Amino acid sequence: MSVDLINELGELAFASRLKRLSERLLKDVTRIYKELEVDFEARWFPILYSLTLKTKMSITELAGNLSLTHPAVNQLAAEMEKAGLINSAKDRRDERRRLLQLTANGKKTAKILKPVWDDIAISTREVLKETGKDILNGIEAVEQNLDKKEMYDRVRGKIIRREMANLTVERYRPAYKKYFRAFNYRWLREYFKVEPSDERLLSNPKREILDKGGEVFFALFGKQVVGTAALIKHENGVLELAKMAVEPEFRGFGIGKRLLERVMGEAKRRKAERLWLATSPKLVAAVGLYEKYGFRTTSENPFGGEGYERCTVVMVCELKDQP
Amino acid sequence: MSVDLINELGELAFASRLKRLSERLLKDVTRIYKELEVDFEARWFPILYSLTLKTKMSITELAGNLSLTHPAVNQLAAEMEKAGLINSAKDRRDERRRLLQLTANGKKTAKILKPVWDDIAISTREVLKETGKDILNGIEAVEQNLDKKEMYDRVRGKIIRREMANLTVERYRPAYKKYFRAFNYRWLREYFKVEPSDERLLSNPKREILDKGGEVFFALFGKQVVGTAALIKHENGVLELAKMAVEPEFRGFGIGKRLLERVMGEAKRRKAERLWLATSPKLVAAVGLYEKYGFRTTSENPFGGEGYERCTVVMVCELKDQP
DNA sequence: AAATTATATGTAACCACTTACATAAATATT
DNA sequence: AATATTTATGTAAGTGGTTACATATAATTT
Repeated sequence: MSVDLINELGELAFASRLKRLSERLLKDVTRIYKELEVDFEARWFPILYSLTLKTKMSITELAGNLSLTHPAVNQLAAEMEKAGLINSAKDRRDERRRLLQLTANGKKTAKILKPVWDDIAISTREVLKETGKDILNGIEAVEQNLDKKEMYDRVRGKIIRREMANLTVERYRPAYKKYFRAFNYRWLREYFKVEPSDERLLSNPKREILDKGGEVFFALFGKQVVGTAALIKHENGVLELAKMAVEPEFRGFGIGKRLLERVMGEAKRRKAERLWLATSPKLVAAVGLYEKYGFRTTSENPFGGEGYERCTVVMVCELKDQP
Repeated sequence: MSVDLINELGELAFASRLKRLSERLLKDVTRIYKELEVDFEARWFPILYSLTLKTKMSITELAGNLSLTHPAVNQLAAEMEKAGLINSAKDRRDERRRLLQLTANGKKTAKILKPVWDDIAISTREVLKETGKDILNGIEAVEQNLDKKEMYDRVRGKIIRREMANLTVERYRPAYKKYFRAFNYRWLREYFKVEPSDERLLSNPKREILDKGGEVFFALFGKQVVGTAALIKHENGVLELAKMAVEPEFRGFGIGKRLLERVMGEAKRRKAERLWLATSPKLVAAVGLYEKYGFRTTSENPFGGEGYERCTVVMVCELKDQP
């Protein structure tokens, strides 16, 4: 009757399966301590063992080493102190820290349990060895892979990529004004600093961009605004791509590309011959994108005196060469 | 600073490690659902998924399939009912059972989440594949090995074997009387039935065995009595090994052997030429042990009429041939 | 030196289960 | 048919952690 869905689900229930196995093993260790009639709880082991290796340790130090939260260590320490296994005293060199150490009784308990711990380790090794697979290193490798990229980011990436079809690029609306400023502020502060010209433009897009014949676009993922880019029309008629920003957690999904395409499309619609931009060589990914879309570095500078400190590179795209 | 003791401890902290990894993965899945802004908790998944596969399921059926306790399923079901994902009704064919099934909303939610579950499964598969190890089958193999012999029994076996040096065999004391009766009753009932002669002997070892020149021995593991065996002296002077019993959880560690050696030693000390016993061919392990110690099946029967129904085999050991 | 920020600890409340117990219905035994 | 046992469910309380918040001390910045 019992189907064991957890087994059947394979990768989808991998976490549940690990949990189940872990609980099964921990329950057995608890049983062993109980049978031995030692006043010792299985969950005290990591702290007791740590304190046999290093005689004095603080709460957070233990928490860090054992992958527990500090309240957990604090509570365990209270139990162990009550059981007479450890005691504690303030660190004289740092009055915040409370140093835990084994009592004579704690050391005795550790000595008594040492052979049992050996038996547990040996038995576990046997069970793992019988499988013929290198499970311990496998688990370690899984952890390392997750260190590189967490499951959350992996799944989220898949979801976003799948739903990129729902990404729309819309024209300026007063409700989006705050995002234009916030998104650009974010990356400006991340890489450079916000200059006075930035402040003027970002705070008054209507007056400074739209009223002068430019446009501001916004990338929307569902209802969420995730990126922005502006087409600025200068007094000499020059069209500039500027203020392109994508929220960090949405970078890497081609949203910048979509914004760039939209700005270029708008410039083409206006029968512009060229689209200009000023950028920094520090922004390697952006420069790469611009080049892919036909922008070339030039020594010309059509922006006159109104440049930015960070913008040491000017690029131009010959729109009439494009389809 | 952080050493990660859990990693360093290898097999000894294997369970903790599994738990940590499981929690890491489950936490990420929770984050994903939260980000999706679906009214859905990660821990509801197994029930929701089960009910997409089989439309009506009872509480215990789910608990069995999901390796959860029935109160857990009951509580989860209550939450899910509140969230409008499932509803329930009594099974008309068995009024005890409450059958759960998805509501329209529950089905909708399952449909919405299906692609996300696929993403989770695919991402997990990728993480596992990147390790180059066959982890999923490895975990399955570990579970199967534990099915064969639990960690508890493995470790306990090691502890007992290591501490067999502390096994002592003592002579009869009134305080041990109850064990003589209890241990023998246990195996007699396990394999046969308690006969009137058993009852007489087991309830009055002093009068029936010791006062007639026999002896009763007890195996002690620390302070715990774990086995017993008697040397009975019959009216015709015949010495019989009888009423040997080892508590089930201490079988397989050589305690029977130690009791047998002690009884044979006592017989030799008394300069007996032969030691007799009556047994059943059903007790294969015991007969094997007797043979190993020099007992041979014989057609003689020195016990006269006072036999037992179960004892169809008589064995004898020529003590004078032994060292 | 004063103010701010970071770190270490403690405590309360919560969480997702579990165990232990109670009850009712079904099934097996006498 | 009456009684005992098993099974299904529900509920209370316990467990072993967590998160969230409060406080004290140390380190850094102004």
